[in-house]
Amino acid sequence: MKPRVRFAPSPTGPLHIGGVRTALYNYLFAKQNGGTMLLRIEDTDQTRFVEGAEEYIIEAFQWLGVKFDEGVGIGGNYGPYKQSERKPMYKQYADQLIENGWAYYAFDTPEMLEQKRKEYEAQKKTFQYDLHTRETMVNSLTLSKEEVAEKLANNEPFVIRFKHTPDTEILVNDIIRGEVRINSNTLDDKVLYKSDGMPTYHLANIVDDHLMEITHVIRGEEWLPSAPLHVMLYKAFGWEAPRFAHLPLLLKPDGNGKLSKRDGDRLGFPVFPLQWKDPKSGEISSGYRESGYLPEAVINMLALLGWNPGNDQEVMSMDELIQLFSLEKISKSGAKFDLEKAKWFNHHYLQAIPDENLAEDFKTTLTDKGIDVPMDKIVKVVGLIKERIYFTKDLWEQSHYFFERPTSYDEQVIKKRWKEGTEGHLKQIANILTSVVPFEKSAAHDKVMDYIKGNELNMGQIMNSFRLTLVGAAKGPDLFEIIDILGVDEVICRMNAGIEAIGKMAK
RNA sequence: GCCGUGUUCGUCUAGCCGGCCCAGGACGCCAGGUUUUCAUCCUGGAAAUCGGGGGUUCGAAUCCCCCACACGGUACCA
Repeated sequence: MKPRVRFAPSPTGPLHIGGVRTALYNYLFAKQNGGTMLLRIEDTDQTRFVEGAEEYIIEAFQWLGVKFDEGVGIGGNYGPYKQSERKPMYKQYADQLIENGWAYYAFDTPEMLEQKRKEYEAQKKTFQYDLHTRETMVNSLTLSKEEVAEKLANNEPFVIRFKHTPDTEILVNDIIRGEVRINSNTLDDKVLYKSDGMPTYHLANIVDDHLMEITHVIRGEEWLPSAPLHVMLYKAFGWEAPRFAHLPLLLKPDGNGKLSKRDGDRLGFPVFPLQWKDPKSGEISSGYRESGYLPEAVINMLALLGWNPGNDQEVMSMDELIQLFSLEKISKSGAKFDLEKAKWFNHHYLQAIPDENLAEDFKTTLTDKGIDVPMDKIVKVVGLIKERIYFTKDLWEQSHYFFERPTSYDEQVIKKRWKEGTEGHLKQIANILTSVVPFEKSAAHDKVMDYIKGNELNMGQIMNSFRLTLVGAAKGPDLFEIIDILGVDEVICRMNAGIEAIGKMAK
């Protein structure tokens, strides 16, 4: 049987990178097995709905190359895929549970529950609505049939709670964690159906997974504690439960605990795939895309946070990941996010992008700075600089001297390299360069080398001084490559300007 | 508090149906090499008494027990 999996986020804000990984694992698993991956929006909590979150989620996966086969924004035979649009169908399932004795009405108001919790807290205990306390509460278990009917007829607010059977061992068979057992006595009677007529996550999730014929539930570890309830719900409905796989959490880079939006702000790295502007506060959270990350790098980095193919291979394309992925090899413990490794992946994948494409991108940056240069020059520069950048946004910093003259000269380098006779030698070198007609970089290189050797000069000293006049610092690729791109006229011009400016500084 | 899950280099991890592991790889770090410089790149190195303590065994990171710590859950949130 082909697996059917789902990613089911709540539209309560931008999609967290941990959620992206969950979706990725679902996707890899589905694709590997020729299965179906669907996107379901779980918007049962109307109070937490955030404008634009749904669109954000869809756009994020588009950018990352995680493709859904079915669901919100795509369609399919199991729709609607948004729980708010499925609202009318949940009540009958809750009713069914009541009829079969698996659930009951509860009329306790939020205020009454709050009061109970306080009472318990005062005795240093924690109140739990469960099989020990439900007999003391206002519900269809303690009220007479008539009373319940009357309350319902009067439209008194109610919730429907699951009724755990006493002293039952519930077994959750998890692909990653093995068998997890829990006694029903410790579980609370979770609300399945809220007083606003919406199901809670637990009910909606199970009903939808069943109706949508989900075969594997791959989700974050934070759901493990409610897995026993879910297992019981399947049992109560008489449905076959899907297989579960609870993923380890993504942890913050320093200290312990779940990776949160705040950690990103604090440590200066994105926690979200795309930039997000909060519609209410206007607060902006950075995204991987806007920070210059390539989707391939984000995918590769994320895939390895909690999973590995079992050998030493670390660089993998989406297709390779699909080939190699397995739920069984997912680790059990949480993984700390590592910014350095993310950068390294980005550098790696950047090298595979054709110069022309990077140049296209870079051209807009240059245009923004009021620099207008021919495309072929940009392509050449990019080709020369590419290997030393980690993000496309580094291009400018690493290559600005190709497009603008130095405005300052590194004083450390002057101190170390600029000597008594430097000026004269540079003038000689300028003459040599002009004598190479037409200009040819290897010929120019040979001639300059001859000059340096013929006069028994210190190569590092002369060449770095030379570089200083062109670049303003002791950095950058091969000097003759730079000269080739700048053109001899520009080079001579910069040399003269440099000699004059540095000559003054050296005194 | 209660329930659950987890614990191998700084980080991600391999190994976990016992011996090939005085623990392997990657990122980062350090050193050397390449280069006229910086970066890249290449080579090498340091880095985990396998959370702690008990067992079992000829032999344990690997099996068993106890403890500690961390994390997650404990909402009419997902």
